[in-house]
Amino acid sequence: MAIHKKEAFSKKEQELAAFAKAIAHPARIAILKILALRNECICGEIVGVLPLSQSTVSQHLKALKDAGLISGSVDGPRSCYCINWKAFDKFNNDFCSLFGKLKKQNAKACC
Amino acid sequence: MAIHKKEAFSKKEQELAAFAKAIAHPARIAILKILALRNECICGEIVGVLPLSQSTVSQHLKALKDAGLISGSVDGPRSCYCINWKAFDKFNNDFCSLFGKLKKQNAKACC
DNA sequence: TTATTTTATCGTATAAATGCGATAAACGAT
DNA sequence: ATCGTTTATCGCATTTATACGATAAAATAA
Repeated sequence: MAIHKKEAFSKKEQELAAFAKAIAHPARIAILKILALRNECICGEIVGVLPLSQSTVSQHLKALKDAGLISGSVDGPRSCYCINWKAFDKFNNDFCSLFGKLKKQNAKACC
Repeated sequence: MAIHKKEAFSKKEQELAAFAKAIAHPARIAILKILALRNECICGEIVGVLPLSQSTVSQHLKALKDAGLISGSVDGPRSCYCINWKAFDKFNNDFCSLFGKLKKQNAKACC
């Protein structure tokens, strides 16, 4: 019991779900917003802004990086992060190709 | 410890995260796809298509309904579900207003 | 070399999600 | 009224996520 059956679904569905999961937390959205505004950012600045500990912020950054939404490079004792806009474009395309087109076909709702 | 600090973030961030969380599972994306294609659907049809038990599908439907992505109405012994397109529009607007506009300002990435 | 600074990782505790069987609830059919 | 069908909910087990302190790792500064 309690086996996760993600692999039983299509790759597109898994990819969309993975992206959504990456942004499915206010802290990670806040981090992305900071990165988008500043175009680049070191971990310490994010820690200073968010109401979370350094280790927790680092975990969220790792989650975003693992999902491919951001990229990071080491800069001396610091780590510089910035948004991977390609991932956002891909998500937008996939999301709209799934639901945007379908919406036009079926305008009315039954309930 | 291990207190979830969602309330420490802005309402917009929480709403975006909540929507993302609702679609952060392949099964729920598959359900939404079915609903979008058929424009309406009863629970049993979804159970017949997905590789999940009836109770699990019902839970996913409840999650989507609680998040406001779908609406349901009782139809005799059945339950009819369909997509709430307004929620999708809102998500698209919020998502693009957060990241779409910012992208144009900062085209280049540092790392 | 020895601190200091900055970030990542480990360990741990708690909360939430996932999945299913069993059962209840609601309605139609007989 | 009874039975069958359909869906929702409960209970439980397992997995995953969240959060933090403590510590390790890496580079700079002294």
